[in-house]
Amino acid sequence: MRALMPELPEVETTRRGIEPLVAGKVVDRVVIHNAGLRWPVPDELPEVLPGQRLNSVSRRSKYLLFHFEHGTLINHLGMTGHLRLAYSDSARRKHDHVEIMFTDGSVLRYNDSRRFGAMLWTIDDPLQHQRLVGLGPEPLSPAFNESGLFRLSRARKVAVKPFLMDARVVVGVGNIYASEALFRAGINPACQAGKISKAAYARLVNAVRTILEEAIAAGGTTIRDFLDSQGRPGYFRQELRVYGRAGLPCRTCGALIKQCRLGQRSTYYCERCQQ
DNA sequence: ACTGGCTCCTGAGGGC
DNA sequence: TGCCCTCAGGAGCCAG
Repeated sequence: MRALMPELPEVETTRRGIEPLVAGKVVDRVVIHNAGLRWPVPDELPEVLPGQRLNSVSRRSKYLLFHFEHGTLINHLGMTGHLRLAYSDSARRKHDHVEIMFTDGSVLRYNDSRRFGAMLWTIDDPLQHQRLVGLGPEPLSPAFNESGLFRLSRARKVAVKPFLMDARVVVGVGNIYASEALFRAGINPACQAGKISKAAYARLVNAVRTILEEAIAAGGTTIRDFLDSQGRPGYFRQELRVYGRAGLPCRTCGALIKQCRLGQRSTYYCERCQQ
């Protein structure tokens, strides 16, 4: 298992780490070094942000919402994005694409080697933004439940794993946790979504919740790392049971973990535990 | 309405 | 040591 990409727990860990460090600060200057993220970084940022107070940081799906006095900066970390708070006289690192300098001499730097991430700006309700408005329920909210999954999945022929990763069904379940949750729920990832029972969906909901909550709890232990040290959020050390373990024995039954592709994504499962 | 496939990008890792 | 190839992936987008 290599470095983990930001899934929902990492984004929430980032939010919890960053918010207390930046809330209340006032922007002095914004520098865009490379606007070439998933979509161009809005070039009005250096004009509109200075002078504005950052009130809070919230999260919807894997988007971080930086609530300023007169607008919201919407940030997606993509595959390799991360945020670091540093002192503005410290050296910029390779792939530091956007810098938000505050009046107290600190700077929030957005680093993203693959540039799959995004920085968007809106002066309207961010939850109504084009990127957010169609999203499904938060996995840790009561709106994510077996009844909803069951209803949405009827007549769907798509495999349950890509179904679970569809942000219109539920947000924040990425490739790693999709495999892990299906393993814990004892559901074969290739099974058609429409053929899965309500009872099995109930197990899946519990598995998704448990895994995300454990990862958030584990990730939250090294929040101090946010201030100019490792430059990495506290990536959780939760034990992965199937992801990346092709050919290794299942931790439950000893059968060899299988790997396949579903929806162009690597998928790991135990044939014996997930029928 | 669904479904599968393509795309963006860089870095890691394997083979030779 | 170094080069080249393949793979990895979030999620928007599009064609069938």
